[in-house]
Amino acid sequence: MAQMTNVTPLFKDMAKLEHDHRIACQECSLYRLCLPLGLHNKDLAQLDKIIQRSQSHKRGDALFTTEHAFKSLYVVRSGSFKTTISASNGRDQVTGFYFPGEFIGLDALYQESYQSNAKALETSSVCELPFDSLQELGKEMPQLQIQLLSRLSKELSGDKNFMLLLGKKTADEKLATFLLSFSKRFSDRGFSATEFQLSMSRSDIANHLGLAVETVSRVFSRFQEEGLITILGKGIALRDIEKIKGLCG
Amino acid sequence: MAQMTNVTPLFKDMAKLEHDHRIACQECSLYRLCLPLGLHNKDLAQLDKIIQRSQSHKRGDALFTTEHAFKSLYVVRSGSFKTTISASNGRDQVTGFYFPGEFIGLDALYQESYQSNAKALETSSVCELPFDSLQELGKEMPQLQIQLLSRLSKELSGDKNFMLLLGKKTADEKLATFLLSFSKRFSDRGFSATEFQLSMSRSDIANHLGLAVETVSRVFSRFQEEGLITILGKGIALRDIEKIKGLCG
DNA sequence: CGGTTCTATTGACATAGATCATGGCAGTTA
DNA sequence: TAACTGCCATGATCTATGTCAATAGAACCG
Repeated sequence: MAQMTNVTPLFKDMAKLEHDHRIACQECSLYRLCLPLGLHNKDLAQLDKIIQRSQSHKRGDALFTTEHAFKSLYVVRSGSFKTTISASNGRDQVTGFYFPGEFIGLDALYQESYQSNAKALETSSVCELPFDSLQELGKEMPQLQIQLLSRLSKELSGDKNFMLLLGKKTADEKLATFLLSFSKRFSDRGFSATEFQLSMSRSDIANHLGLAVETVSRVFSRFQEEGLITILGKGIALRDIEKIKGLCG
Repeated sequence: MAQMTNVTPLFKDMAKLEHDHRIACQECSLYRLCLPLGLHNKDLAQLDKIIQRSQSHKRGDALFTTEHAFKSLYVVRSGSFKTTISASNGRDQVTGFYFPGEFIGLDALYQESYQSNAKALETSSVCELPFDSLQELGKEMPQLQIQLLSRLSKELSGDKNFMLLLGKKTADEKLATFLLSFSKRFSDRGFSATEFQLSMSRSDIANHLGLAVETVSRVFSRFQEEGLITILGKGIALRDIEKIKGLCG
């Protein structure tokens, strides 16, 4: 539990990357999870050339907003981001959380304009893929296009499942599903599936799941009383994954 | 109002297509809205060759389910479809309604397996795009890949907006948004933006919007009392679009 | 055509979760 | 180290919408 209260960045390997902006796709520890998967070495080298590796973004920094001109897609390299869209009356919806290896901005392709706002949840960095270059490259590299399609399709599929959560699940089910989704994503990245730090506030979680902050607090507290989880601020330990799975609906 | 009670298919032009399965993309009245947009004639002819134009599907027929092996993407030619996903406990979520020119099955690409079930809401027909052929063709036709990406991105963007609806909107706002979305889609297809037939049941609408059937009935009735709409069974006439827009939140 | 079944409407009532209100705690600034 | 600020937890209350029930139309079928 000690490491849960520790403030080092969530993804320690990634933290190293933050300090070496030059690291190429070939040597990147995210390779397995990332866009280049399946590309030949020659193609990979070409892709590598167009990628711009950013300085790190601080907590709260906008990666882009709907006001910015569309220029690039982004892949998270370290840290985490949230995306939001706004209704006319000022209400916001958190439409997603993004971890290393995941794409941000795919919903912008259609109109070549950002449809959402992306904000860093902690000190984070990204690989920037200028869309023009990407499109040029895609013309000569069908495999790259296929990868892109696949990424889009994956996000689409995830969003459809999220509709089920928003439309049909109870508060308990929403939070159980949320916790397991994070557990899966952490473990896919080589981190503990049972102990992790949530980089977002309770209010971001609540907003994303279509709940009030108070409800999130209460359900977390109850889950803890029932021995399902242990909470320590932003740290979460899953104590009974099977029971949590049973709660997902 | 008379035509609203009339039972002829929703998209009359499309109804013609149903009876001529051979009509090529070039002559199709959906061209403007459909995948081939922007392709050169030569490319279009090639695409045309791989498209399989189906016999019509009856109301309730499954186009595919998660049980079927993934083989093709589909574009609606006439009529309409709904897609659903199921939670483990039997609850369903209607994840979308699909009209002529719209793609079904894009969320299957990622795992090359259908992630949802697609069902005809009325007598309908589709163009079937065998995925293998499409992928082959895509290798030589970057413009086709770009179109596909664009379609996926559009659906993704729509789904993000739908999250806002499910997560943040009241019953009134949900239904107002729903009505306007349909109005837009009908008018994009050359039909009245203010009078149309809903091909789906109240229960499908309710399910899609995360509401109970009874709530849908009540809100529709109230909207009618308030002079916003006129209802006649499945027929809807929008009487005050501006006011409805104001209700969308 | 009459009966059966499915779908929609409407009313009465119940409740999950929102809202309001308070207090504590952790992180930040001076 | 105090004072300030934002975040989180918890209790009390309220309400939008769900659930249950009864009825009425539509659509369907032999």
